[in-house]
Amino acid sequence: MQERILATADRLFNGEGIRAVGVDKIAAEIGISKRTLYNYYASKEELVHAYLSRRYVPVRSSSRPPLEQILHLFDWLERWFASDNFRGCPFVNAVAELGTSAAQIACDFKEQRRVWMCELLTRVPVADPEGLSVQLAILIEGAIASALVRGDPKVARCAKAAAEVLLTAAGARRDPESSSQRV
Amino acid sequence: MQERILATADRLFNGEGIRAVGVDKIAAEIGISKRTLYNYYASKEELVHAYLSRRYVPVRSSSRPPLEQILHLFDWLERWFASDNFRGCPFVNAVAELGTSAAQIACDFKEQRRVWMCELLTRVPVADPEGLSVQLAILIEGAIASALVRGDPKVARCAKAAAEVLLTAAGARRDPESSSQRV
DNA sequence: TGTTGACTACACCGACCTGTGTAAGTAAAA
DNA sequence: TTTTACTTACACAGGTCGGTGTAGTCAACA
Repeated sequence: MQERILATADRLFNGEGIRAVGVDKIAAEIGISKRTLYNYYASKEELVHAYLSRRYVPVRSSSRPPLEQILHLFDWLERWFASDNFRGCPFVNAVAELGTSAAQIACDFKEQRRVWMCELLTRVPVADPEGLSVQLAILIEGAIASALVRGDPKVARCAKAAAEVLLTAAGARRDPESSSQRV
Repeated sequence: MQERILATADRLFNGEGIRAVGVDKIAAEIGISKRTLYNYYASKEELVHAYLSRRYVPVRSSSRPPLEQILHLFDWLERWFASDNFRGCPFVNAVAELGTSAAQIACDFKEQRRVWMCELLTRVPVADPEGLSVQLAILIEGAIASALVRGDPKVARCAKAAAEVLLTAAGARRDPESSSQRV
């Protein structure tokens, strides 16, 4: 039941905005009384926090080459942009709607993804993995925002092309076939 | 008076969010009655539209070299990020708060800035000015979002460095001193 | 049978929202 | 002086919001 509430809140918050969705609407959508909802979440603020924490999913590392993993992220972005429930980055939207109170969890999430990329970059290897990871993170963030204001998922491809240029300039060699570096 | 209302609305909308600021607060901030405010703007929606239109300022083209103009934009971004009234891109925030109804004017604004860069790029010149202008726009957008979630204005410098790499890779030559190409 | 826990319906609170209606005040123009 | 335009204070309508209180229903379990 708690999961049903959170799943519905996730869908509505992400689809229409946090401030635009009231607790009555969430409860009505599931078909439960508002009283039941408040038995599982003491306040809307708590529900919002659970919603953002749920979106905070750790990035998975596969066994594929680091470069491929990073570039594959942009393909995943394009599919996300093309999906009908894409409405921009939930964390950035939360900061825009709720102010700096939501900035902490948003920052944590972004930083975690950047560190994931940075670790991959050290295994490529490239010059200055730290700086490059920040640049790639900026590209990802910009692709999300641009895909939102335009309706065009293809900006992910432009961002991917830019990422390839940055990686090449940093000395990354595609598919060196010497992937004997066990991970 | 109309300007005073709009200026105050601009400050509050940008500083606290559109949905978070009521017309009462705007009127009280100026010291006028709510009735007076409604004499100049028939509805809050009209005031919001005026607020976004006001933010829609055409980019200025100077007589300086095209490359310098583009790179200078990132310096301007860093100063903006460091200012105390920075709260992300007002257009992206409006889309996040009001949904796709605000997407049109946001898209117009972003596209206008991209076209401005694209025209500058054709005068550099570079290969594929269209594609590169989209990539630079993504960098700008990403820098804004990243500076918002982190509190760090220095991401503008990382974005600028990335832009320099992209420009160099596209064949742009810094300060060719052969700026005889009159515009 | 009785008890317990979860759920429901529903009214209600206080606060805030956008927007209007009204009567009175004020100052400049006619 | 009279008219006209603008402003004020203030109440209020109609709605939504987050959140609570209460009484009752239902099923599982002892």
